[in-house]
Amino acid sequence: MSSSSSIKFCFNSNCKDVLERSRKGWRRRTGEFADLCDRCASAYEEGKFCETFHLNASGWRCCESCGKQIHCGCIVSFHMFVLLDAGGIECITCARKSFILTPNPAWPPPSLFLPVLPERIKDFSTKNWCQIAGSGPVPWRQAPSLFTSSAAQSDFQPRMPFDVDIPSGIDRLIGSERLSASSLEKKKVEDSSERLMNGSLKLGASEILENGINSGEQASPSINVPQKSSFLKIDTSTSHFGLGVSSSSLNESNDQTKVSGCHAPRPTPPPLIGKQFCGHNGVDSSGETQIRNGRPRSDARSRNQLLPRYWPRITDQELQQISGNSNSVITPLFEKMLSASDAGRIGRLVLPKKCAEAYFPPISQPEGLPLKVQDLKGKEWIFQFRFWPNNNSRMYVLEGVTPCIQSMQLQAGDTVTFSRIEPEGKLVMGFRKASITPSSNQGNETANASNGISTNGDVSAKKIKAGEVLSTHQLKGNLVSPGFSSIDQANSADQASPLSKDDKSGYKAKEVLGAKSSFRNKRKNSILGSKSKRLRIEKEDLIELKLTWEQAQGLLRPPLNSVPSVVVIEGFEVEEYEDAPIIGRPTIFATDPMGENIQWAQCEDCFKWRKIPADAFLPARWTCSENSWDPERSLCSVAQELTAEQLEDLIPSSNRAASKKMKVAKQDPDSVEALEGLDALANLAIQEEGEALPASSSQATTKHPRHRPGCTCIVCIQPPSGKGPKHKQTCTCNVCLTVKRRFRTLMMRREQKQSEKDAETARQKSQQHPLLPETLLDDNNGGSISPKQKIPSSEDPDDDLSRMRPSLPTFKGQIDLNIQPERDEELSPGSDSGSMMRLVQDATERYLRQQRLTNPNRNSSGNQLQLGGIGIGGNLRNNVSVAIGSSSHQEAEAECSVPSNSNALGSTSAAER
DNA sequence: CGTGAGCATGGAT
DNA sequence: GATCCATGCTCAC
Repeated sequence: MSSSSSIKFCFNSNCKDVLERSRKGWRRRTGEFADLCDRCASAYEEGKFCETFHLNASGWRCCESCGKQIHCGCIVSFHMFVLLDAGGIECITCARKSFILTPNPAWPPPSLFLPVLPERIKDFSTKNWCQIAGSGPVPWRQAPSLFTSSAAQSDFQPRMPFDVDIPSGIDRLIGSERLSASSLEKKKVEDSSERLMNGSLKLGASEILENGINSGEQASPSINVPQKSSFLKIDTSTSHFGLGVSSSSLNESNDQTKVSGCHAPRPTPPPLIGKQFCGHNGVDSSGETQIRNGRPRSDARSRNQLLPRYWPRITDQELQQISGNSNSVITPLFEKMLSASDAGRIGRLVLPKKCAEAYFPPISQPEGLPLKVQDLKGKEWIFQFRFWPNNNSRMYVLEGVTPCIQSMQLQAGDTVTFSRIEPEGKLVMGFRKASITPSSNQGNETANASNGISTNGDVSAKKIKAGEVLSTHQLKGNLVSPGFSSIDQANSADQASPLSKDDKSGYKAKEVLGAKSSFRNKRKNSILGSKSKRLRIEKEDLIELKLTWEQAQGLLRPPLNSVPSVVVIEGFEVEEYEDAPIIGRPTIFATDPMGENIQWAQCEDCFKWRKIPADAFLPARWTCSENSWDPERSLCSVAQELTAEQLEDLIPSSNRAASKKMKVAKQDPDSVEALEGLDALANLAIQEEGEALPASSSQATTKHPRHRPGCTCIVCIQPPSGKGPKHKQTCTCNVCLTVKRRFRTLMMRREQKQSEKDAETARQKSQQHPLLPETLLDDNNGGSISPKQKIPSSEDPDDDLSRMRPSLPTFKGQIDLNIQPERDEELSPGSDSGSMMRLVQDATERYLRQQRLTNPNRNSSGNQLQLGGIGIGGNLRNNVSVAIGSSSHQEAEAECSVPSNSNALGSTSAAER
């Protein structure tokens, strides 16, 4: 933090109160947060900081659009406005209504299209701002001279927003919408400023501010001709990307830093030489006379309406990776999450049409052109860029990408990014593994503590309609792309959130916690899009950890004062909310010595557990500093209340599962690799066979973290392990069916993995798994079970149980059917009674037989075995996977998607059945 | 028969 | 309803 001394003062210079406890304010350029006293922090959180503390200070300006007064004189308000090219400011709210895409060097001079721009767009052409890569809104100084520098090419080059939710709507908010710097928005924008300050552009916020402020310039709202802005005398070529900006690095020493003089534009054409509006926002500058290489484009309309899912979200790190040490300027063009077919052997990468037309050379023949693309290692690949006629349109593909994709070790769900290195104009293909969390954004994952909503809104309930549960890739994808757009595009327009205006860009914020909020709109899919449903299903490998729907529900929390109802969807109980569920930080419900219900929540930063009220809702990211309930423990440095033993007893689920994993790992290192997600479930069950489960495990609550009185989801109706009525082997309740299915799936996975090993490895493995049934370990040994044996349908549990069980002599472990099926650590064979293990055995056995029967030499890579939905049931609705980033940060980015149809599970269902 | 190119289809937006 | 696009399908090789 800001002080190294023992006494801290409020960072607010107007306050300077001694901090008894500090609260985080805005992030400073050092990356640290400003330590604020409670009062200031509250003011800050409420967006009143400037009003409170700078009322009499200079630097107040009016939003050019709505007239709202914004204090532009301090770093705190940096995120509240953007500077307009033509001068003046626009509050972020209005700015969100529109964004400008940075132009492509290949674009025509603005004069080519400006004249035909609608009035509104014209206005924007001069007033808007662009994004610095990975950064927040940064004033963009247009350099008129540059507009003519590369008019030869006229390809569209929409400049996409990066991390910050930049609404693409052109419609401005005319009214005087108050810039309510809600925490949500605040955080969001802060991210941008943060990145701006911390990384890409070494330009202090205040520099921007100062320049914007001091310009004293009033915007001319309707200037049609781009003009050089008088503020921000920063070389465009360096300012619009996160890299190669060293020359524009400015004094970061303090907030008073001024922009270092007025530079002339560099001679080299900067990437930004024009402006474009983009987004599926209704802005359609395409109707304009866009030309490409001098000829009219056939589908100009689409070019500036790239779907957000294709917006490049290249992080600083990635940019750095791309640029290496060079001073090249990287222009992120677009990105695409690989579909199964993209990553498949066909070697065809389907290109989003608009991206293809915007960024790749024009092709008129289906044969297309060879396209040279460089990868991150500098290796050049040549792909065939071509198209197929499709309906009345085209379908663009890159052919021959398989080697490249393989060399990058990409698979479906990973994202490839396309960028261009300037000034060479080389295409660079980068990638982002699905499970990797861009660490540069980690800090941006700030959640809004005040409302319990993660500002990484994509992750949160915004994607979820009442009653729907996150599905794998929505969670995942959003996690993968933190900081990009946290603003929901799926929310209804009548959200109470200040950001919820229905800009057509699809970015809307949501005050999920507010009881008023509800998902009335039809759920839309996340960036990943519904198109990926198969991917969701088949590409489990992308998913580091899968959560079942119950686990997902554990992450979801009902809005305040809301008790979920439980509906049965395709046989599985799903909690349903009238209001939007919230992605909350999982907590442990417990009872304190006084008998009061409490929760234990773990700090994101220090991982200490803090006691919070039972009715408290935490955002997905929560830290000690947000522990307003216990000020004494609002610092990470303060010791944890719980002893290790207490904690051990408390932690019911995944946390302890991890420790068990470790335990298992000790026993059998080879098995660890499989110990992901549900593998752990089975492995634990197997590995711990015969191992007495500590009685304390039964202390684990059967209530998922979000349990509320009256909840009858299958988690909650399950008694703790060993308690309550036992499920019979023939039980066909959801739980039993679910567990069976899951284990079957699990075993399929296991076997699949096994089959990928050579015989020797398999033998070794089998030796190392003395407790594992041979049938599970030895893929090659199909003889132990008669291939003729009928493979019963899992739909027929009775059949399963009665018939299959006797054939499983080696499976001594038991899975307690009377435990929560989703709690891996509780699925210990040591728990009493359960016949679930037998169920699982049955299922597993049957599956193995089936596999041998149907495909003795099965190729383990077959999609049929790629079970994406390990979760309960064949209902994707109920499956959630969370990509746990490999970074040290535990906070993963995720994307959640909710399939709208029950078919979504596709092959998983089939496989599981 | 396997593979891949090209087109068709249909779900999602 | 139009469009996109992931993937299925067909057929030639």
